[in-house]
Amino acid sequence: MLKQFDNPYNPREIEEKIYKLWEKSGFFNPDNLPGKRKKTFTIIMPPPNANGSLHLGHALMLALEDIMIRYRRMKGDKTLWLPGADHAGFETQIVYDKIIEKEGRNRFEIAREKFYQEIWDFTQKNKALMENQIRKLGASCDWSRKKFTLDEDIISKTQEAFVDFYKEGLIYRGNRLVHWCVKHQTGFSDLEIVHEERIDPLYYIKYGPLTVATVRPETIFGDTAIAVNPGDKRYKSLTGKEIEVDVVIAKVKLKVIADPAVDPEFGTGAVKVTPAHDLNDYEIWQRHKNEIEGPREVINKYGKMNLIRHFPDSEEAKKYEGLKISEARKLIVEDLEKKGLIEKIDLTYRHNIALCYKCKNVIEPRLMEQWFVKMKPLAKSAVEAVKKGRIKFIPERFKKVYFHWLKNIRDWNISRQIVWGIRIPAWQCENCREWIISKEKPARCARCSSVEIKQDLDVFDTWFSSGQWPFLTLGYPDKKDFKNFYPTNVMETGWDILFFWVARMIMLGIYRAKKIPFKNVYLHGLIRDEFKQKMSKSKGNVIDPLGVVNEYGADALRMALIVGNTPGNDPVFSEDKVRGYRNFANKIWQASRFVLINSENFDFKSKPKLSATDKKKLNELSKIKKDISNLMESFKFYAASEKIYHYFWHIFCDKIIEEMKPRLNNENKKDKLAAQYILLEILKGSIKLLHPFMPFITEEIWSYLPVLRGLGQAENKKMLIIEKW
RNA sequence: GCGCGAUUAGCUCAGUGGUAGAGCGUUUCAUUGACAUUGAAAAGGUCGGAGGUUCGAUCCCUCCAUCGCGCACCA
Repeated sequence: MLKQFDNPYNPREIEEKIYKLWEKSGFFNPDNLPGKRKKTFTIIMPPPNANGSLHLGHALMLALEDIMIRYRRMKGDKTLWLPGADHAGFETQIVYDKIIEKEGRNRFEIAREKFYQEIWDFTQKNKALMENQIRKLGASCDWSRKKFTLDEDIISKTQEAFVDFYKEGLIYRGNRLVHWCVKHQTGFSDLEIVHEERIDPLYYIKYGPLTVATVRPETIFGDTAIAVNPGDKRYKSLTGKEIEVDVVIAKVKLKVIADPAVDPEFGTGAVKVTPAHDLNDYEIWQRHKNEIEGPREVINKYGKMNLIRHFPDSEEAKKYEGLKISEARKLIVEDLEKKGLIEKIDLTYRHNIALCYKCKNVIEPRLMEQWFVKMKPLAKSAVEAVKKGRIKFIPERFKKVYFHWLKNIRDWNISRQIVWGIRIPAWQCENCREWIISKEKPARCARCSSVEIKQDLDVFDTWFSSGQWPFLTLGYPDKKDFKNFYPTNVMETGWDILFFWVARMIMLGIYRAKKIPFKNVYLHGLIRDEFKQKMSKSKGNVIDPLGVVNEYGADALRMALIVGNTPGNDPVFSEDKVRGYRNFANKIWQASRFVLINSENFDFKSKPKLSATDKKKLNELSKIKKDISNLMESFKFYAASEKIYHYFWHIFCDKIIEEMKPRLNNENKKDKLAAQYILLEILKGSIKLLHPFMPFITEEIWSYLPVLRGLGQAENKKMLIIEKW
C-alpha cells in the first residue's frame, strides 16, 4: 500500500504532479471555492518585470503571499491572488538595449514601431517563462485573472486616467528643469536619480568686481545673473546693479540680485546664476523673473556645448562648440587662468552630485516640456490614510519614511523619452502648438482648426500605470471583481519600492478609485548573499531560485526563505539553510510513512479510549495551532514557520512517536488503537499547519491519510488546499 | 545636513521589565531502528560601551561608539 513513499523524499516529480492537480481543481480561482465564503481576502501580486527570470527576491515574495493566501483559504475566506507581469518600461528597454548592443545595433537607429515590436516579443517570451517559474514555487494564484501591464484594457484605462486627471487639473504640462540622462536620452522623476558624494575642484572665478565659486565653470556662458544674500552687507552697494563680467569668449552684463537661497557663508557669498543648467538657479530665476533673463541653454541633450547661438559675434565661442562637458571644463579653466581670472581652486571640496540610477552617469538638469502630476493634493490624503490607521505598515517603522517622503514631495514628471511603454494620449497642433488631451486622435485643432496634429512621442513613467495596478487589475470601475475584491487586504513587496510603487498606489488608489488600495503593507527585506552583499548580475552572485528548487524542492526553499526572516530586514541566504529544510521535508515524509505503516490495520469502527496523557497531547497540538494562528494573523510568518517546524520534529517525531512505539506493538488492542489514533490525529493536524509553508509535500501526504472525523469514521476527503484550518 | 536600522552563542538571526533562545556549525556517543537528509548528549553568550528610570534592565530613557541604509536642489 505504501509503495508511493520513495525513500528518501524526492520532491521533483511530486511537486510537478501536485501543482497540476491544484490547477485542475480550479481552487486557485475564488469563484470555484466550495462552501459559503462571505469574507474575501485579496492580494494583488507585484508583477515581476518581464525582462528576465525570477530571482530569490521573487521567490520570497511568492512564498510570503502564498502563505497568506493558503492560510486564509483554509480559514474559509474567498481568496484571490491575482498574478501579473510588468512591461517595466525603462528597465526593460535598458535590458533590451544591452542585448542589441551585443549584436552591434543601436536603438536610436531602429524605427520606433519595429523596436517596440521587438521588445514586445522579448517580454512575451520572458513572461511565459516566468509564469512557469512561479508555478514551480507553488504559488496558488488565480491564473485565469492574470494581467500584463500592457493589456489593452490596462493601456486604455491608464490613458483615460491621464485624460481625466488633466481635466481635473491634477496633471499639467510644465516647462521646467528635469533630470536628464545623457546616455539614456530621457528625463526622469526625482526617484530615478541617486546621489553620490564626490570631491571636485571648486573654482573661485573673478567675475567683474566680484568673485564667484563654482564646480561647473563651463556653465558661465549660460549665466544670467549673480545672486547674493539679501542680508549680506558686503554686496549691498552692488545689489540691483548690472555689472560687466568676462566670460572668456565675450563680455556680458549681469544683474546682481538678492535671494535668500544664497548662503553668505559659502564660497564668497556670491553665486553665478545659470537657470538653464542648475535646479537651484532655476528656482532663483523663478523668483526674479521680472528682473533677469531666463534660462540660456548652452549644453545640448547630448551633453555637448551648444553656445554659439548665444554668442554669434564671438570667434572664441567656436572652439567650445560641440565639446563634451568635461573637455569644455578643462578648456575654460585654462582660458580663465590665462586671463588671470581664477582666484583660487579649492581641491578639497566635497559635495553630492546627482547620477542616473541605472548607468551612474552624471545627470544634466535640462529645461524641457514634460507632463507633471501635482503631488501635494494626492499626498495629503495618502498621509491621512496611514495616520488614521486605515492602512497599516509592517513593520511599522516604514511609516516614518513614508511620511517624510510625502511631506517633501515635488511634482512628478511622468514623461519618458523612450519607446517601451504606454503612449501619452496628448496631441499637439503642428500649427499653433496647442495641446489636446484625448484618447483618440482629434480631427482638428480646437483652437486653430488645423488638421496637422501629432501625438506626443513620449510614454508614461511605468509607475504611473503600475501605481493604478490594484484597481486596474480588478477591472475598475465597473467589473464585479472591483466591487468584490477592492480594497485588497495586503500589499506585499520589497521595502526598496516603497516610494516608487507603494506610496503612489496609495495616492492614486484613493484619488482615482476613491478608496485605499490595500489595508496592509507588508515590506520584506532584500535578500543578501553570504557576505551580506546585495545580489546583482554585475557582481555575479545571483542565485537562481529554480536551480535551488530543482535540487532541494520548492518546499525547502520556501522554508529557508521564511523561517527567521523578519519583515523589513534584509535576510542572508544560505544553501545550508535550504539543505536543513530539505532534511525537514524528508523527516515529514519518513514520519508520515511510519504512522501510515503502523495504522494500516486501524479499526475505524472502534472507539479508541484515550488516556489522560493522550488527551494532553491533543491539547498541546491545539495550543500550537492557536499560537500559530495568532502568529499568522499578526504577519509573523518567521515565527509561525519555526514553531511548526519545531513542534513537528522535536515534539511529534522525537517525543510522541518514540513514546507510541511500544504501544503499537502492544497485545492490548485498545491501547494500540489509541496510539494509532493519536498518531494519525497529530499527523493530520500538523500536516495542515504545515501546508501554507510547505504546500507540496503536505498535499501529497494528505492524499494518503485516512481522515478521522469524530471517532472511528473515515470519510471522503477533500484536497488539503481547501481543507478547514 | 535630516532620518532609519543593526550591535545577543563560531555563523545567520529570533526574543522578553523578573534565573538567556532557535537553526546551522563544533565535540562526544549511538549504527541495519520511520528517517544517516538520523538519534542521544555536550560545549559555547558579564545580550556594543557609559549613565539614568526601576525592587529588578538584554528589553524603557539619554549619551557615545562601530557598521549598514534611506532621504536631501547649498553654488
